[in-house]
Amino acid sequence: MKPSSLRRPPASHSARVREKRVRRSREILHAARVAFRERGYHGTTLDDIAARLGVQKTALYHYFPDKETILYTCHWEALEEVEQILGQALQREASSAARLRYVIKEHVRVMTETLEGSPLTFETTALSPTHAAQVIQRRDRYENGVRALIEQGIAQGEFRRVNSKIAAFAIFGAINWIARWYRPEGSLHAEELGSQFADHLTGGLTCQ
Amino acid sequence: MKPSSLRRPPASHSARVREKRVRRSREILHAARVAFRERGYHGTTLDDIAARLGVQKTALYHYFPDKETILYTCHWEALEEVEQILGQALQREASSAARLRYVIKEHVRVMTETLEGSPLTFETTALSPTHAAQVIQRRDRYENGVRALIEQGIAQGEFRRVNSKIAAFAIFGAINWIARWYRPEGSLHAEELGSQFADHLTGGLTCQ
DNA sequence: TCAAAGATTGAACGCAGGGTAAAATTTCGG
DNA sequence: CCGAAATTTTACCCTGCGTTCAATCTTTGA
Repeated sequence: MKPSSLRRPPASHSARVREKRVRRSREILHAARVAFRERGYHGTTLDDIAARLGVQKTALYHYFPDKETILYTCHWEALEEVEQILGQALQREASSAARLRYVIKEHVRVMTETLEGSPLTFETTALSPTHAAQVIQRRDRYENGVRALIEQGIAQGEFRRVNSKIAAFAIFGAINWIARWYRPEGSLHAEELGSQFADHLTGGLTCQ
Repeated sequence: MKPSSLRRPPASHSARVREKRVRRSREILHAARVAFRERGYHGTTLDDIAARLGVQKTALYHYFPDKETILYTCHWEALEEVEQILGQALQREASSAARLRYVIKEHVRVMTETLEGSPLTFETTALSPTHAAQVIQRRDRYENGVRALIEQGIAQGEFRRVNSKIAAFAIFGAINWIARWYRPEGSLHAEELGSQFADHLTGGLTCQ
């Protein structure tokens, strides 16, 4: 389940060293996420990412074989994150409406809190064919999960008889778009954002 | 009101020539929109755009001074398009709910029909400072118009007391995201898309 | 304290891709 | 059908950026 293309640590001895390496990898990925979100993949240079860590770009090659793999890993971890949400929703909530609300709220949280979700908005066209296939497959699995949730809601009479594909796209669009405008320093608070999104995207705007 | 940075036609004589030039400019902009939408601004090369027109990249320089201006013009015309929608909504519809529905439906149409709306999803960070300022100002005007619509709806008791900024972002996100997945050849029809989006983003999913 | 492993750097390479200039071709108006 | 204007092409320049590699600095563990 781990991204196979992380540069393999050459049979290191101590766990401490390995740990440090992992920490550094995370730092790189975080810097990359910030940069990619602001400038896009092609608009971001390895210097950009390295500069955020106060290091030369060549240092990055100790952790990732190339730029594209950094992008891929960002994608992969984001998918890991949101997939968990879906599982939790099914476990913790009973009604379809409550489950969908949970997914939206948590997805928004992942989006705003650590930026972990923003890779979902990166263009998959920049990935290598192999990586793209993996990412798209996994992303589809998540999307299908949410669609299934909507369809259950319809079957049980909780939701109107909508096209679940379109409904899911509307929800993901609203959430993913957050990466384009949300800034932690801004006036909008993540808390409010999550719950209002959940309300709006399930219950709508109009008064009942 | 026209983008001032189109390469100025050298005092041409016939109107016919001028017309042809405009037509060609439009073709270039269309090819650029398609390419930008697929690969992003930085991921698109001038060769890409030119190839779609069966021409060498240098031919483009007869119509636009540089790549960035092509992007800017895409943005500018998209804004022109959606601003009209807002005006029409105020004119044709009476209630806030109906107006908002109209805006969403038409915005979706512009998004799917000619791709005219997709530039709104291009990263403004790639624009030059001057161009970025213009685009952002105009985009804000549109967004504020929609926010005002929502606030009116709240004031008149049609909408719930939401944060209009967040609500507007949710709506724009859902719509703008269309550029990421919609393909004219696909199974989803634009008609259905527009009306379901309008329903979903105003009335929600849950049964009343 | 020291040797080995790990992390980072600096210099350099190669090439993709934006941009320029002048020549070649096509279109237009009379 | 001709000359001028408009358009496109051919050839080229050059910077930016991904990547490689050997050298250097740092950390680790005994």
